[in-house]
Parts: sequence; C-alpha cells; structure tokens
Amino acid sequence: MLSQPENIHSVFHALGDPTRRAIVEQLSKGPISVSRLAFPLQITLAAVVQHLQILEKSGLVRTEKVGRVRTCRMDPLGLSVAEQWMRDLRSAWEMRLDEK
Amino acid sequence: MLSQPENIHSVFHALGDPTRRAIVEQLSKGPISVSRLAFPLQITLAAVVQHLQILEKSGLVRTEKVGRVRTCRMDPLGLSVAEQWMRDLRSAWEMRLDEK
DNA sequence: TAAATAGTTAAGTATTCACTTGACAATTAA
DNA sequence: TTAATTGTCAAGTGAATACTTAACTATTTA
Repeated sequence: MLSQPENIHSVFHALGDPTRRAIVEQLSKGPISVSRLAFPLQITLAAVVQHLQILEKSGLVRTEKVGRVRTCRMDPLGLSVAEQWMRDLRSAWEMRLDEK
Repeated sequence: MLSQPENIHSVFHALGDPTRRAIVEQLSKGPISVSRLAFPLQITLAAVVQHLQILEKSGLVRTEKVGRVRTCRMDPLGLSVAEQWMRDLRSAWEMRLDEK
C-alpha cells in the first residue's frame, strides 16, 4: 500500500499540469486510445505517453494494451485521494469557524 | 455557472506544490502570521512570501497586514473551485458507467 | 510480404519554478 | 533614539519538467 503523503503528492502534482487535467477530463467521458487522446492536444504522441505515465502512477488513470492499441481510462482511485484531502482540509477549517 | 479555466489552473497549480499544501493545511487550523508560518517549513521568509502570493492569487488564502504583521488565513473560495472541478469530473465518469 | 499504424524509449533542449541572497522599508520595543 | 522585529523586493541559481526529435518495436492491413 502506498504511503499517504506521497500518494497525495503524486495526485496533486499530476493535476497541476493543464495538459494532464485535459487528459483526465477527456477520460471522464469514456475510454480512448493514446493516439486519439493525443489528437486534440497539440503535442506529440511521445509527450502524451509521458503524461500518461505520470497519471498512471498517481492512480488517476489506468491503461491496458491490446494488440498495438493502448486503451486509457479514468481510475477513480487517484481522484478519491484528492477528494479526501480536500474534505479533511475543509472540515478542519469549518471546525475552526465554530470556535469563534 | 460555468467554470473558469484560468482560475482552475491557478488553484491546481498552487496545490501541486507540497510546501503550499503544507501552508494551506496549517491555515485550516487557524490564522497565523508569515513568520510563524515560515518557522516549521525549512525555507526562508522570502520563499514563504512567494508561496503566499501564489496562494492568494488562486483564492486559497487571504492575507491582511496590520502594523508590521501580516496575518494569513484560509480562503475557501479557491478550495471550492477545486472541489467543483472534481465533482464535475466524477459525475461525468459515473454517468458514463451507467451506460454500460 | 510490404506498408501502414500505434506506441515506446532515450537523449537533448528550453523553460518554468522553488529557493536563496542581500539590500531595504516599516513598525514596535527598549 | 536606537535596536530589534516583521516583512518586502529584485536578481540570480540550480533543479525539475514539459516537450521535441529520432530511432525503434510490435501489430495490423493491403
């Protein structure tokens, strides 16, 4: 199991890049191949592959290769990590407001 | 209301850095001055000030200077932007699962 | 079998970015 | 008034990072 803070970092680091957010947004609409993913983004296939590696390590994306086609899909695991961090943050803040 | 990509970027870019996340976590526990904020982080005051500028522009932090002391506090506005983006993402993904 | 498609990998480049230093201003305390 | 505190700003540095090119493998199509 991944240690929490490292995983949190990998998720927020991954989401810090606009191209990677665009990839995740695309994947939320459904699975898609690497080259179809690359098409609207104005970068090379190689660059997309690099982004996908970062997204996969963070748990935001899963991929699977069948034949010569790698299909990418969203993985909600990474998203949950970010959601949890934000929930914790907000609840600490709201708790604190009650003190006033 | 539709989301504003620029603001989304500034928020996720801000949260992509571990020091800035540590700052926001500290602020969720309550307001604090710049130098007290800097103390546990092993960086110079100048570096903290730079992080605070980024956090302020993203709407994650508000600051107010009284005398020579600048007090920093969490601003839930930036957090809401990130939360909304994630909600949209998750709901698009969950919608899609229903199609299967 | 030959050609096209889909992706991978390594190496190099250019830019962004976090951080430091050092000089400075403003406020408060002695 | 002098000294200490608190923060600010500009410029420079080194490391991280997003991207490209180019050479390559594997798979599918003609």
